[in-house]
Amino acid sequence: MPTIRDVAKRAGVATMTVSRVINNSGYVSEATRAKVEAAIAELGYVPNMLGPSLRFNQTNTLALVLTDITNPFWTTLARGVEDAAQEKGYSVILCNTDESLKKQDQYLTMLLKRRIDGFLLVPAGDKAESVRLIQKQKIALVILDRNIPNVDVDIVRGDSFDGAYQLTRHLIELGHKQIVILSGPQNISTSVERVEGYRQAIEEAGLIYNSGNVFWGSFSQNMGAEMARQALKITPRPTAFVAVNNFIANGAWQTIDEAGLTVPEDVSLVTFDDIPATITPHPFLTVAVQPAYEMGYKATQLLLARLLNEGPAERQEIVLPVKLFIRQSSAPPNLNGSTTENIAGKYFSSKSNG
Amino acid sequence: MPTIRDVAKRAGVATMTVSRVINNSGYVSEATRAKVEAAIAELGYVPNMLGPSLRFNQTNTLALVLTDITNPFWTTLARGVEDAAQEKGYSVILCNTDESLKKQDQYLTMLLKRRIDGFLLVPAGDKAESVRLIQKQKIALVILDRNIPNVDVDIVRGDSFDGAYQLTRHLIELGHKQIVILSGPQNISTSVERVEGYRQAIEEAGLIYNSGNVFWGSFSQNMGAEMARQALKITPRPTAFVAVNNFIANGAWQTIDEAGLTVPEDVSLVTFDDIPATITPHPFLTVAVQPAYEMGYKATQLLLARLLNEGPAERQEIVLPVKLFIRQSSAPPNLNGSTTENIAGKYFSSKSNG
DNA sequence: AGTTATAATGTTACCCATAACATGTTACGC
DNA sequence: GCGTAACATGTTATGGGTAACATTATAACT
Repeated sequence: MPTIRDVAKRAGVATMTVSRVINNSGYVSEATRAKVEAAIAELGYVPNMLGPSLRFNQTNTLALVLTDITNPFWTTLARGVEDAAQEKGYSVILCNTDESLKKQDQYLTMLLKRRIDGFLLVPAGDKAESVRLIQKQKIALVILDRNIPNVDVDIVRGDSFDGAYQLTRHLIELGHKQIVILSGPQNISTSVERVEGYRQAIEEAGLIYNSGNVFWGSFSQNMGAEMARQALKITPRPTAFVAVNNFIANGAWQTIDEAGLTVPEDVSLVTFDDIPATITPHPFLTVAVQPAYEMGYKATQLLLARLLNEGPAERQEIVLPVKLFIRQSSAPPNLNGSTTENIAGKYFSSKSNG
Repeated sequence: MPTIRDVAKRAGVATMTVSRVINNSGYVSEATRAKVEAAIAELGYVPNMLGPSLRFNQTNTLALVLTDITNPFWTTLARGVEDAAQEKGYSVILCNTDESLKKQDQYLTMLLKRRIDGFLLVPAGDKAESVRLIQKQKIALVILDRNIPNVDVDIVRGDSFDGAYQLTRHLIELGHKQIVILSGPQNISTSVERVEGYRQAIEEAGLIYNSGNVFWGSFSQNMGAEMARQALKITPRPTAFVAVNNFIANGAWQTIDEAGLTVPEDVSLVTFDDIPATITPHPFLTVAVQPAYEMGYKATQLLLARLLNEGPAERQEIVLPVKLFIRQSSAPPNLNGSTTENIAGKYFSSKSNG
């Protein structure tokens, strides 16, 4: 591959002149500019960013480290990150940790070796170690979606507490009294806060908060199915499920089907995190929607402000509001179990046969 | 950030010795190794990859340039890429072009400036220009999913022709005679080949191939909805739709709903590209499934073989088989339009209200 | 003791683009 | 016609790690 020296030689000028042409900096005569541009075109020269990156310790690259790239919630967020980054001329390396601390640390180390300018991290787990690893190197960092206790770091996240509160309250208003929550790992703030929001709504309504109605698992379809299986064993059978994310909800839904029950007649099912209409043309689940794109966008803006030293002095904790969408998966409980009219219109309960 | 020189000074050795410790190369006495490791730990030293990258023109980075990161098909493929890359110590930069040639070229240039080792490209459009841009720089390149005419480049793709053939034949076997295909852009090979597979099935069955039954659009929900709107105006009304990707299918489905029609009673709907059960717990659409993960994985293996000069001499064109999953969205046509028993069991046709 | 192999450590040049500085050229005012 | 400002181009040092080469220390033989 040709270098700036090759171009300079061909154009009969110094490398610095070529550099000036490329970057439109300093003085270059029209004649020289033309010669240089011709040489660049003839050689197909593409500047090598690694030189300046090494020299000035600036790669113009951010890293987005998240936990599950197959979840539309995260890819929507990723688009927000990408757009905000591109506006300022930064590119983004996307890494997928599968909620594994080991994978996360491997990625973080790799990214540090690459001298990434800034990190956007959805932390796997609640350990501050990884954050400290980054902070020790004085690399800009913004935490996404989740809280990590006792760490001085910027955070952009959704209002988990309020979302869960709204979902649970909605169920209570429909008349539900046996409400179960299917949560994620106990060491992840979103799981915990959503359970707290649920608790608040339960207690505020004068219902009894029972830890037996709280299931801790992981943000996966399988675990959602398993937690739902356990939940259905409770007597009296719960009439409503709160899932703390979309994958859990889908797993739970499958379990409900397999048990020969119907949503929402037998069990109401509400959840966090929407699925775009491009993927599910008939949104059925009542959801608390977090502004995923905006979360990514704002977090990236904050990160870029930080690394350009334009950020606010104090640590930021930006909490974005969550919006409730009431759909067909939630309905009043059917206490006697008899056939009632389908309250929420047509719905689906067909088994998968794929 | 500390450099290898800082470590060397602290340990009282030469930088080369530190390098040997880090890379486990050459001879280092146990005592020296201990001193160096202590110094590394004390300083929190992380090697700077940019040095060697610049020196040896090797970044250990691949780029995956695709057209829509929010489509689960592509993120599944991306996981395949990621896994294959990581096995060989490579990382992946993921870029999203939105089917825009302009965005694609911006990304390609940026990636060339970064001296990426290899490209995995899902080309936007059919122009060979972008491919030549990469090939001119002698960077390894594998094209994914799509064909580009008259270019000598490795390709890994699904069997579009056969998938469309299978889908269409399935509809014909159910008794459909008025079958419409909702395709993507006319300059993208998958669109074209899928229409060809459709045509083959139509003609083989002795039906008449009519270009009025072929709609060209884009791989988007909106365009799927629009094409379906046009298709429903045809008289006699088509009894079956073949969508060439999942987003088109969902858009079409919405149109069918809005027209007060039902899938599959009034219109059968079949499509390419599945949506994972994590996202859609009740898969309903009959689909031709391409092995997305495998496609990413194999393409990356080929790419890595190329850049390690271990690849086969000839240009590779790997065509992966497509598998048909028959679900509830396809059923025999209901010619008289009267109410019939729901053939495929329960189904859903509720309107979105999110 | 002397030779040789091998173990252990060090020195230097290199990769590419550009900031900082240096030098040369032209234009213009008085 | 001379001084100064603006224009135009060039030279050099820099950044971090390591291959290639150089040197020194130790061990293993005769």
